[in-house]
Amino acid sequence: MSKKQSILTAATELFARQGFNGTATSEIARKAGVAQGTVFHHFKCKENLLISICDELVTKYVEGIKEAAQGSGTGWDALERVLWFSLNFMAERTESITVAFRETRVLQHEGGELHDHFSALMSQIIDVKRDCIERGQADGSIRQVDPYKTAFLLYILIKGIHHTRAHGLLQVPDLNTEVVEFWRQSLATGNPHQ
Amino acid sequence: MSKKQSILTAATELFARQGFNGTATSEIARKAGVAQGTVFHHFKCKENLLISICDELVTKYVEGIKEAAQGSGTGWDALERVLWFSLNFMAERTESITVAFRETRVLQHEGGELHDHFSALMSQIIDVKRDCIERGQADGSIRQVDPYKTAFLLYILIKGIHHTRAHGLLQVPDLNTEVVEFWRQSLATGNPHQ
DNA sequence: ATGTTGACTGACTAATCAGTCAGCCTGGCG
DNA sequence: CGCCAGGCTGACTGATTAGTCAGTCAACAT
Repeated sequence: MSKKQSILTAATELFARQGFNGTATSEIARKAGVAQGTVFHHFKCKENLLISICDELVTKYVEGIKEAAQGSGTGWDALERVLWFSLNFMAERTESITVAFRETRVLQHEGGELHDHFSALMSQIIDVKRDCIERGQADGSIRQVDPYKTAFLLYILIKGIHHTRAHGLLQVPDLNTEVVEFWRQSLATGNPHQ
Repeated sequence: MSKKQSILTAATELFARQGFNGTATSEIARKAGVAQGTVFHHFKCKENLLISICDELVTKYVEGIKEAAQGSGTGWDALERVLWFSLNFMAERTESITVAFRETRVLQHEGGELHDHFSALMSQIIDVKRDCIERGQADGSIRQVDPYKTAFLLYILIKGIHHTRAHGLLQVPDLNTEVVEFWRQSLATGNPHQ
């Protein structure tokens, strides 16, 4: 693993546990096994380290759900694949997700450019889910609900699970199958046109 | 408003916008219109300020849903009241909720005692919702779902809405009626025993 | 009058932080 | 071999921080 990568890994873990402002760059360096200066050799400033973590995460997630949505079958089938991908992604990338969701305010004040970049990426998440719903409504596999608001609720429920787990004050049971079944009951017709 | 209260108000607003570690006590004092020392006169340390904010919030919320759950009618009626109370509470107390959800890690390392205190309060939230569901299953107004996991999903969806709003990268539409309707469709039978 | 209390003040301090910089080390090239 | 580029180092700095403390002041009691 390159030094740059071990800095990213150490930073992700520390930011997740202690927060961005609660983590000293010297601590990141120590954990990564490099000198203080090396951190600033690879990242112009501490903030850029955070941006790197968030960017990599969101980009990978958007790619993943796009791929899951593109496969064959009905709109509901596609949506179910997106759901499962999201649930698995959440389990694998807990730390980065915690960081990306918690530290957004750092990404806000950056003259708007950075905010627009991430805003556009996040909108794609909603768009992919809405497309699945509209496709499902066209092929008869999904009920006539508001596609936009439902896409939001899909995103929100996944996000809520992550936050409740990450919060640490409640022991959250496994809910993956329940979540998919909840959405199947709310959305799927069971009778697509052939 | 007492100086103590104006310190709490200022701290809540600043913690919500900049995070706990991103806010200096001198900044809180300035915003509250008091001297630096006054902050430490009323709160032994910065952390206690955070604990005060969280404690007041969670206690009020637990009281609120308990009251909402106690009223007359079917289990579903009670659950619907709890849902609406939660949605309104979330709208009114956005800042404190943002702080309480984001800064928990600060409450963790406190020798476990503090963790246990908040953990117990949070468990009550799940318990109240589960009681409504079980009451609804007894009177026939709610379907035979897993009460415990469903109570979690109820909590999680509400939490998810807050976080998505607070995240600031997506413009979230109003979803209150949609949320209640989704749960009605998933849970309510429409045919309670009389 | 004198004493006591406690909210309140703001200058102060020891510690910590992000970021800098002068220079070290290593591998490739002529 | 000498030379160079650039990844890498860690001591250093100026700024900021949480928390302290000696003391002011107004209210009230004796």
